[in-house]
Formats: sequence, C-alpha cells, structure tokens
Amino acid sequence: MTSVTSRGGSADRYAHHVSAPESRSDVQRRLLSAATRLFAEHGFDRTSVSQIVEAAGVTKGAMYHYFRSKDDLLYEIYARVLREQTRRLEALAASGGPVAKRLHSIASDVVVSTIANLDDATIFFQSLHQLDPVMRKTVRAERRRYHERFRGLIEEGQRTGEFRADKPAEIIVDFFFGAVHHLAYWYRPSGELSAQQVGDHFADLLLDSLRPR
Amino acid sequence: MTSVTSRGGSADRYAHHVSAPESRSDVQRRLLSAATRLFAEHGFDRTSVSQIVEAAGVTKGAMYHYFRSKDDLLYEIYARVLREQTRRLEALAASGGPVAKRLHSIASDVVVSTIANLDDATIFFQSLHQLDPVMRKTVRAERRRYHERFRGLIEEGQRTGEFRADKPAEIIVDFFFGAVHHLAYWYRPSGELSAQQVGDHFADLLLDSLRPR
Amino acid sequence: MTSVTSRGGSADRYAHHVSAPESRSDVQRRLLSAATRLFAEHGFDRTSVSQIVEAAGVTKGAMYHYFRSKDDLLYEIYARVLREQTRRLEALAASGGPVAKRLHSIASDVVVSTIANLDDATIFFQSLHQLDPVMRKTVRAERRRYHERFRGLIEEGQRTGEFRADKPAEIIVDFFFGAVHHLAYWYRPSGELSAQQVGDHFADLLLDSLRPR
Amino acid sequence: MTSVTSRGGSADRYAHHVSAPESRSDVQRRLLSAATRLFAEHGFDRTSVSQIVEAAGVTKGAMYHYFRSKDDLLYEIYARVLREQTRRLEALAASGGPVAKRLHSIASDVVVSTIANLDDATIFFQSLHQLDPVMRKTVRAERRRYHERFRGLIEEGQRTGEFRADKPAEIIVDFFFGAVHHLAYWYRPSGELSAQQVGDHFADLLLDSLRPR
DNA sequence: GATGAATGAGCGTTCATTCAT
DNA sequence: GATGAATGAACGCTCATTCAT
Repeated sequence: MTSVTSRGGSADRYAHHVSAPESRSDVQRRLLSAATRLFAEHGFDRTSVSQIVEAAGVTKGAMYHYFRSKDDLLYEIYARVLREQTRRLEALAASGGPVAKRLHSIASDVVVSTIANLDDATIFFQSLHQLDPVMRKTVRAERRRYHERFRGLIEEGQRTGEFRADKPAEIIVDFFFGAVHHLAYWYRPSGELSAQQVGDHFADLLLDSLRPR
Repeated sequence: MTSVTSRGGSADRYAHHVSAPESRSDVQRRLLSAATRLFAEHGFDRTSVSQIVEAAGVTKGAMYHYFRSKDDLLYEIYARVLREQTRRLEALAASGGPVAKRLHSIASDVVVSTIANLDDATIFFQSLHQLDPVMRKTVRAERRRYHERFRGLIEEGQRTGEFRADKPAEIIVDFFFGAVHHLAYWYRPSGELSAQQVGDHFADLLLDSLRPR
Repeated sequence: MTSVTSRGGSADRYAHHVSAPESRSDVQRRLLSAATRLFAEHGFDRTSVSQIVEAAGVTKGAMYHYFRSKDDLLYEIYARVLREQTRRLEALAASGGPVAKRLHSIASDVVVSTIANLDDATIFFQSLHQLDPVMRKTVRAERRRYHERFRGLIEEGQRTGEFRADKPAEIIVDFFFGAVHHLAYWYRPSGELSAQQVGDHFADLLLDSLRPR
Repeated sequence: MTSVTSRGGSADRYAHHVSAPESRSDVQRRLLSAATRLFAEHGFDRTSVSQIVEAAGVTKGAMYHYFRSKDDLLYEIYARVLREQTRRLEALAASGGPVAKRLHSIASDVVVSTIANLDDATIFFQSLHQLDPVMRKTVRAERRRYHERFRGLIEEGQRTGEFRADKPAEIIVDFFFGAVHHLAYWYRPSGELSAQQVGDHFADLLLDSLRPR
C-alpha cells in the first residue's frame, strides 16, 4: 500500500508491492489478520514470525515476499487503522446540523468503531513503542490531526456559546479520547452493555461536561 | 501510576530478599529505578537484562542475587505501585465533607499522583500482558477494589441526589479512569499545564458530567 | 551399545524433521556423529552445544533447525541405538540349533557389537539420568524386552536340562549383562584381545556357569 | 584428610584441613552425606553447590571453608569409597583356607558391600569423567590394584589346578566386576533378593565358571 | 570460623532475516 | 512466486567461586 494516511507522506517508504488496499492478495490478508489477532493477544514482541505464518497458513518465504519485515506487518496494521479512522471522521464531520448533535454522533461512533476493532485498538497503544520512529511520528501526526478535527468541533460550540468556554478544548479532547482508548482494557462483548450503549453513554458524558456552567 | 491499590500481602511473595521497601539495598534500589525507567521508555520485552544492569551499574550476577528473574523486577515495580496506591487511597478516604468535594479531591489527586509517577503508569498498562497470571490477577483485583471504592462515592452522591442517577456509576468510573490512565500517552511535564491544573480540570469535568440533568 | 532393542515407534516422536535414518541430511549426520563422540568423551552435561556445532562444522542455528534441543540430540542417539539393537536381535533370534549354541552366538555377538559401538555404550548408561522421563521409560522397556528374550533362552535350556536350574535365570542375565555393559569402562581396541576374542571368552564364561552341577 | 587411599600419593593435594577421616566435623560429614545422595540421584553436574549446602543445612561459606571446591567434595567421596574397599579386601585376603573358599567370600562380600553403598557405586562410575585427570588416575590405579589382588587369587587357583587355566585371569576379573559394578543399575532393596543372596549367587557363578573343564 | 553479597564466564535457546533453488 | 535451510547476534539465566566483614 502507498498512502498510509490521507496525507500520505513519510510512511510511504515502509510499504511495497501493494499500491492500494483493495489489491491485497489473499496471502496478505491472511497474514494481516493473523498478525492482528496475535499481536493483540500476546503483544508484538511476544509474537514470532513463525507463529504468524503458521496461523496464516503460509510459509515464511511467502511472508517475506509480501512484507519487508515483521515491523512492516505492524506498519500495515497501523496504516489500515489510521485510514479507517480518517475515513469515518471525514464522513461524519461532513454532515450538517447543530454542532452538539454532530459531536455526539462522532463521539458515539468512535466508541462503536473502536469496540468493533478492539484488536486494532489494543495494538495501537500497546505497540507504539515497537514502531520505528519515523512511522511513530506519522501515527502521532495522524492522531493529532484527528484530535484537532475533533477539537475544532468543540471550539465551534464554544464560540457559539453552546459549549462551556472555561475549559481548554484540548483538555476535553484528551479527557474523552483517554476514555475511548482505554476501552480495550475493560470492554468485553459478553458484558452487559452493547457497543452502541457505551457509545451513547460516553457521548452523553462528553456533551454533559461541555454544557455551559 | 494510579487507580490501583493494594492491601499488600499477595504480591509480597514475588519478592524474596525483601519484604519491606525500607530494607532494600542500594543495589536493589538502583536496579528497580533503572528498570522502571527503561521499561517505561522501551517496553519490558525490548529492555534486556544487560541494559538494566548496565544502567544500574551492577553486574548480572548481582541482579540475580536480588531478583529471581527479569519478571521479578517487573513484579516488584507493580508491588511498589500497588503499595503506594493503597497508602494514598487510605489517606484520602479518611477525610470528611460533602461527597462532591471528596470525589473532586480524590479525582484530582489521582491525576496528580499519576503524573508524578508517569513511568509507573506507562509500565502499568503496557506490561500487564507480560506479568505472570498470578500477579496479573492480583493487580486486576486491586484495581477493581480501587474502582469499587471510587464507584461507591458516585453511588453515594446518586442516592443523595447530588449526582445524576440516569447513568450507571460503573460507566462513569470507566470513563474517568480511562482518561486518567491515558495521561502517560500525552502528558509532558514541559507542557503548558501543571499536574495540578490537569487534575483540577479532570475533576471538574467528572463532577460536571455528574450534575443532575 | 547393546542389550537394548527397539520396535521403533515410541521414540520417533522425539525426532521432528526425520522419521527414518536414511533421510538424514549431511548436517544431521555430522551433528549426531560429533555429539556421540563428545557425549561419550566428556559426558552430556560437560558437552556444550557450542562444542558440538563447532565439531560438526555447522552453526548453532542449523543445529536448532534440525533438532529441538540438546536433549533431542541425545534422544536421537538413543533411538539409533535402539533401532540397531532391534535389528540384530531379530536377525539372531531367527537362527536354529541347540539352545546352548544359540545362546553362545547371541552372547558373543552382543559383546562384539557393543565393542563396535563403544561410544554408544558409554552414553547409554552414563546419560540415562539426563534423558527425559518419557524417553527413559521407553529405553528401559526396550532393555527389559531384550533381557526377557535372552532370559527365555536360558529358561529353555533349564527346562531341557542342558542348563543348571538351581539359579534363577534372571540373576544370570543380570550377571552377564552387567559384564557386557561395563565393557566401555575397560575395553580398548588397542589392547591384547580382539572384540571377537572377548566375545568368545564372555560367552564361554556364561555357558560354563550354566552347566548343570 | 590426607591419605585418600592406602598408598596415599598423588591425590593428597586435593584434600586439606582434615588429616584423618575420624576427625571430620559434623559439617563435613553432613556435606559429604548430602553430596553423596544428591550426586547419586541427579549426577554431579546436575547438582549445584546451593542444593548441597541447603540439603546439608550449612552455608556456602562453610562449605568452602571445609572443601576447596565442588570437585573436592567428589574427591572425598571417591577417597572414602576407595579407602573402604581396600580395607575390606585386605581384611578378607588375609584370611586362610583354600583359595576357592577365600575367593567366594571376597566375591560375595564385594557384592554385599556394593549394595550397602549403592549411592557410592552409582557415583563411582557415573562421575569418573567429572573427576580431574590426576584424581581419575589415582582412582583407576587403586581400582587396578584391587583387580590385581583379586586376579592374584584366581591365578593362585589356576596354578594349583583348582581353577581352569584356559582363560586369562584378567578377563574373568573384568567379567565379574562388570557384573558387580552394574548392580547400581538394577538392584533395588525392595526386590526379591537380599544383598547376601545376590552376593552368593554372583560368587557361585564366578566359581562355577572357574571350574576346570 | 563463618557469612552472604557479588562476580563473570558460559550456558541452552530464540528468532528475524537471507538466499540458493 | 515461493520454499525452507541456514545464519548469527542476542537473549534470560546459572553457578562455582571469591572476599570483605
């Protein structure tokens, strides 16, 4: 794949062979899928290439044909996650309506989609250290961009008076996404609450904490 | 790191030479300190025993004289964190006053103390997978206990009508502690906000989201 | 080494790449040969993997490609010995003639073949303790089977009156095989007696001690 | 202790502190006893100094006060065994009577005393490789001396015509002691035969194989 | 006499990666 | 495209021994 994020850029050199996600071969898909599951379950460093190729039902040689390295597998997983996040945000941000309503939708959606891809979320934070610095920078930049977009909505509401203005929008974003990113540590599909219910609760709490004093 | 408490005890058996922190030798202290820093910086698996002993200025043999294994070092770090959390929780739980005020103090304190020990906080969640199952269970039990204590305060306010009752206290706890636990991912002492300011903001957001509708 | 036979089978699961000796690669052969010599000369525990791979002229990685562990090398050596014993026993058991003659041939042969594989014989008893319990059980069972077959011949002679009957056949077997198994401790090819001469002497002594009183 | 064997000699330099066996301190005795048991059970290399001192209930420092090294413990065990063997042989060889009777007594006694000290016997052959070459030479020399004495009796009987003369006495000695030395591999006190019974059987078999043709 | 902290060389093993086929 | 044998550096850990107290 080429453009890891919507802006592409520095991460490009990590990918090869594949120019777009949709052109992935079955072998690649199976490797990414196996790697995602194993990385989430045991961690990147505790997962060996042998385990991945065995789980994917391919040979080592095949893996190294499609991916430059074990790190490259991780890059691809991050790239996929970032791509998907960006896609969702842009789709939702483009919708109209009052800012409170838009923010609620987005907040709820980010919870639901995080839960729908808990393995990705687990890997995302647990493996940041294992990422090569260049890629890590890309990831952080992309995340920052996401936060900024989100923060923009809060600032919009603050300007219109719909939201309180006595708190920096930034701290509210960090507060909310901290909660979201930690879902992987406690949310279990078998629990009492559905993803949608958690999303609604989280969005409610966010919006309620934004009400003017 | 925060939000985890300990009644001591069950984790003690992971330490062999040492049963109380004050009896630690200089070598042990230096090893724990070096390990904490390195684990937080590079992750448990990416930190080699050689790196630790070199950073601590001791030999491998000395390390293995005081610690059973690399894992044991991690156990000790967790045990220290749990011990400290117990201490703080017990101190704050003893205070009186209206529940909103107590909750605000505790919420703010948990942020401040998390920031004061960011390395511990980083390790706490990033290395849970690497912990042996027995110790992991202990850690989770302590964390649950801490959450329950915190939830108890919310439920108290819900009963008295000070807090909204249309949200489960549990989800509010998860929301708040998610935010707290993610401080290590973004908070930098060199940033604009002091630990106390972040603590106050977070506590405000928590309390505001609890106001009755 | 001698006095141990095998019906193949149960020991096979210790080998992974190889199920039949003829399919062994050159690397495997060289490793087994070097290991046999070194184990016999210095003992299993005093022989390091580094020494083995150096003597075999391969790298450590290559060794671990073909053998699961240092133990696995030992398993293979035992398995090879057991296989060879099976072969010899079956060949000799098929011959006819008077029991005294058959017993003499077998006794003599067991000495000759033990001497022909003194390294194997040395390892066989010296390293039994180092063998994993499952394999050890297999080895003991094979040895018992061999002894039983041998004892059967003595009992046959006792029934026909060719051999004395005032001694348990079992103690005679233990007496004889003790002597055989200790050949590795004293026999040197450079000595005065050929393997065949020792075999004949031992067989004579066995048969003479079996003459009716 | 000083004189490892009846002739003293080259092994002397391995011993220190103790000038005669009877002057051994309790600590020394406990260490030798624990080491003998552990070496027999797990082998010399698989037994650590820590295990020995723990089993003996003394500290490492104490052990190194009384013994130069772990090897020294092994030397002492060998020395004790050799001393005892020599003592018994000389006592029995000095007795009068026909050579066949004397040989039978000695043969029987060597079996009984081997069984009475099976741990020593186990160590004797299993740990020969671990012994430093100088000590190993001493052990072999002493054993040769023992065999020569034993062989002398056979040769005496051959000269008088009481024993067959068509077999070298040497091969008969090797045959017999092979059987004796292997007792540790199969004899169990819980088995059917008492030590004395095995001793008599073995002595009978030896004498019977010596009868003139 | 006796302690136990400290040493440091060496151990068996793993594993991401390469490359001839 | 795909294989799997082979590499070699690094890993966590053990342990006989020393020595200041």
